[in-house]
Amino acid sequence: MGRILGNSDVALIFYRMATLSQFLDENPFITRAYQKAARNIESLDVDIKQLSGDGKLEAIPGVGKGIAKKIAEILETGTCKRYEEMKSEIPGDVFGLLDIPGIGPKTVRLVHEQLGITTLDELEKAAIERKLRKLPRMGEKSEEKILLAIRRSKEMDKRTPLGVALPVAEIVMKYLKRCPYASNVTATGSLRRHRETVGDIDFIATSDADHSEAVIEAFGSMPGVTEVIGSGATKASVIFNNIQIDLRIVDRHSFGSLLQHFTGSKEHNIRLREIAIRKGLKLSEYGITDQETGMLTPCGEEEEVYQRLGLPFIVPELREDRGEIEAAIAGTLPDLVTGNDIRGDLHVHSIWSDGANSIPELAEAAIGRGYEYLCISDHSRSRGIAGGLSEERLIRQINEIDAFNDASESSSGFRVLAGSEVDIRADGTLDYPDHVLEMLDIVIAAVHSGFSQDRRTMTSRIVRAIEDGHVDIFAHPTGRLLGERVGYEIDIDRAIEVAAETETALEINAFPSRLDLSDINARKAKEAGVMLAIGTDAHSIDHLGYMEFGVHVARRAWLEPGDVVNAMGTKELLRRIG
DNA sequence: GCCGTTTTCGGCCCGACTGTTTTCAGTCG
Repeated sequence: MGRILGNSDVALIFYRMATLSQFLDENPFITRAYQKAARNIESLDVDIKQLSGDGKLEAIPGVGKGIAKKIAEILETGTCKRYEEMKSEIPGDVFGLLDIPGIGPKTVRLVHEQLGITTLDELEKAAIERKLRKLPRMGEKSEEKILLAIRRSKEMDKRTPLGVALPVAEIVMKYLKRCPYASNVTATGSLRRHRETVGDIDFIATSDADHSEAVIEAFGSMPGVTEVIGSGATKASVIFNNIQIDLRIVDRHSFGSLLQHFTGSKEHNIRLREIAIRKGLKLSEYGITDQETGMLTPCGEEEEVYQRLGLPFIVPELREDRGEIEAAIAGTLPDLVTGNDIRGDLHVHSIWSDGANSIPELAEAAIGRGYEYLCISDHSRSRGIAGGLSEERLIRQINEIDAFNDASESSSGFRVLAGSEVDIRADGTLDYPDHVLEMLDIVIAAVHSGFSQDRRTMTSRIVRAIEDGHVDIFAHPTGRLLGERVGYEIDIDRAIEVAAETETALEINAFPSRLDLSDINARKAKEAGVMLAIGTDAHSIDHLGYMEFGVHVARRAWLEPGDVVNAMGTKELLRRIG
């Protein structure tokens, strides 16, 4: 590894050791111990390097003497002896094979031992040649299933961006709601938690026992379904629009339990079940069972699940086992920002550059959304391709905005703010001279060129721009596009540090293909004392609705209204960053 | 391998579906 080890690098080694221990047929609880340790290391809110020495590592839940020793070894050498031993026992790309849904560690181990298979291509070839069906506990169907799984994974993208999945979910939702025997149709899973990407879309519904199969049947024959992966009495999985959709049916008395169960995350639920066990209870998707009496009490409402475990309700966005359980126990859950707290949009393009609507049209739409302000932030002069504004045109635009505000001020408190999305040039200088920047209400700085710069160059370029003193908001800080590009090389921790020092806000760009900063980075920013600005990067009136995506990222980042720049009123906003 | 207001030993989250099986292993969520 050519760079400094972070928590996720250490966690990855334990995840892989967990996988390898399954191949080696170790006690399954050893596997689980590695997984648990990996999860907890991953969600640690301090750098694990700071915990090395005098027993502090063992304070991490799931980390005892053995794992603590391995962590120390990994931090020292980049790996540990046991991991290397395990790897040497199974050669080839076993991790690649395991990425195929439907193929698990036991199957990979079997084909490796019996047929010497170590790669996906070899496995596909063996299946085509009908060699797999001869293996123990395998047959014709298993072989077909494996072939299908390999083909499907080659066709399908790994995870679907939320912005793509939501409209698909809407279509399925409408269809299911028309089924006569289905009630309480609800999307759950990572979609309900508003993760930035989803692996599949999970629906639940209630139905009486006599008709659940009719609902399952209707689901499988929904128009647009290209494949039925599985179908039983109470659950089914299909492929629709190239996305896997799952449906699960229960009796309405268990609806709350089912909703809680399928909303996840898996890690969150494991923690809840551990709490249940300590209280002599057993938690499942059907309800809560008293272990002593064996009596099952179903939860009709989701809130009841938390209530009976002695916890306050935890909203779906927080259910990632990133400290929300501890906060719930301590009574310190955040009072999260909501869409109602948002007083304006801070990143909007008009027809002056590459947007589709005029400033009055955008203003009207913003007023319609109940906003108090809207910051017009067209591209700066270097963005020729996106209609970037020359100094002269920017000044004319500022004048138009002033005139618009003067004309409308008497009728409403609404105000258009004069901003600009100013390019940070390759050398870290800004795209307009100081006297022009000083005319603007809000300066948003962003990188749109020179993406291939190395980490050091890019980071110092950005630090120079932020330290310039004119920048109010640093937009889409990592430059990623979900499912398209990972973003430029940047030391985001350093950028957060400098933003904190200079009181510069970092953006949560709400455009669905960006969501940048991500939830994790936005939370880091908050913890460093940095404020976040949620901007839609709208290029048309319709895009103003993307604010919802940004708010959900903010909620996943544990942000409260006080952490969000555009939860402030106009005066406070301009005093603080204008 | 971890962990303890039942325990330093004997537990470790829970259940559905599938396929290959005459009672269960593997996988998934």
